[in-house]
Amino acid sequence: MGGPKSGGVKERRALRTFVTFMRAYNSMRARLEPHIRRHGLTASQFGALEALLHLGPMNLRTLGDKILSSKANMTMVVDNLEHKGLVRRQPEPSDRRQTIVHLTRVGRRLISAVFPQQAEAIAADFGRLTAAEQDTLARLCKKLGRD
Amino acid sequence: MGGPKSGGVKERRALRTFVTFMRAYNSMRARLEPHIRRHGLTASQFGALEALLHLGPMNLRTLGDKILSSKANMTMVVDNLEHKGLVRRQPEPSDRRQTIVHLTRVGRRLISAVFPQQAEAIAADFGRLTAAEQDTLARLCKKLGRD
DNA sequence: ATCTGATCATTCGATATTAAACTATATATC
DNA sequence: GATATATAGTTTAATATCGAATGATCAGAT
Repeated sequence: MGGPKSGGVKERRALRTFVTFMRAYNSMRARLEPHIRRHGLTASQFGALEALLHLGPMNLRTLGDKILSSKANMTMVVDNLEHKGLVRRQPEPSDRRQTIVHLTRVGRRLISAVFPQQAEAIAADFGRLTAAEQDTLARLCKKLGRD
Repeated sequence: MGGPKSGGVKERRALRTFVTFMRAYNSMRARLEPHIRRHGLTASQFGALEALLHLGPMNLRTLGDKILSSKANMTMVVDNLEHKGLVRRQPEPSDRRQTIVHLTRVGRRLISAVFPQQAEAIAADFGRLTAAEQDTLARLCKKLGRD
C-alpha cells in the first residue's frame, strides 16, 4: 500500500499518468473547440448535429447517450439548435412520450460543411503520432474506457 | 489527401483514435467525479482546493491557469468556495489589483482528507494498465499535449 | 380493466463556463 | 508628470451541465 502519507509507487505513477492524460485532453480540446465556435456552434451542438448527420434522426434520450449528456441538458441543446433553425422536433406517433430530432436542410448543410474541417483538424492534431503510436494509444484508451 | 468524401486513411485512423481517446476520458471522468461530488465539491472546486493545498496561496488569475479555467469563472468558483467557508480572499497590498486566495482551516482539512481518496481512486482506475503501459500512455499523451 | 412501475421529455435550481464590457490599478513611454 | 497600454478581478448575458421533481405515456402484472 505504500507510505502512509505520500501514497505508494503505484499511486504516484498513476497520478503522473493521469495528469499527463488530462493535459493532453485539455490541450487538444483547446485547439479544436475554437474551430467549432467559429461557426457559431458549441461543442455539444456540434456533437448533436454530427450524430444526427451520421446516424439519422433519433429521440432526445438516444441523442443524449450519443454525446454523453443528460436528458435535461439535451432539452436545452435541442432548444438552442431549434432556435437556430438547424434541427426540428417531430412527435413520434408510435410512442407519444418520444420526440424525434431531425436535421433541417440548413442544419444538414452546415454540419456537412463543418464536420470535414473538424476531421481534418483532428487528423492534423494526431499527425504528431505515427500510425503505430495511434494504434497503441487507442488500445490503451480502450482498456481505460471500459466500465 | 484521400478521397473527396470520406477523408483519407490517415484521417480515418485519426478519427478512430480520437473517438477512443474521448471515450476513455469521459469514462474515467464519469467514474471519478461522483467520488468528489459525494463530498459536496464540484470538479472545479476540487481542482482549486487541490492547487491551493499543494502549491500554496495564489491570486485568482494563477489559480485559473492551474485548473484551466477562465478569470470570469474563477470569480464564481472562489465565490462558492468562500460561501462554504473553505477559502478566503485576501487583498494583496503590494499590488492592489490582486486578490490572494487562501485555504481556511476547514478547507485545508477537507481537501487533505478528500485528495488521498481521489488519488487512490485514480490509482485503482489506472490499475487496468501495467506500469509499462502507463509509461507508454504518458509518453504518447505528452506528444499530444504540447502546443 | 386497472394498477404498478418504468420511460421520455420538460422544468427547476444550482453551478460551470466563456466572451465581452467594465473598473481599478499598475507599468511603460514619451 | 501625462498619457497609453496592460493586467486583475468583477459583472453580465448566454449556453452547458447535472440532480431531482413532475407530467404524460407506455408496458407488464394482476
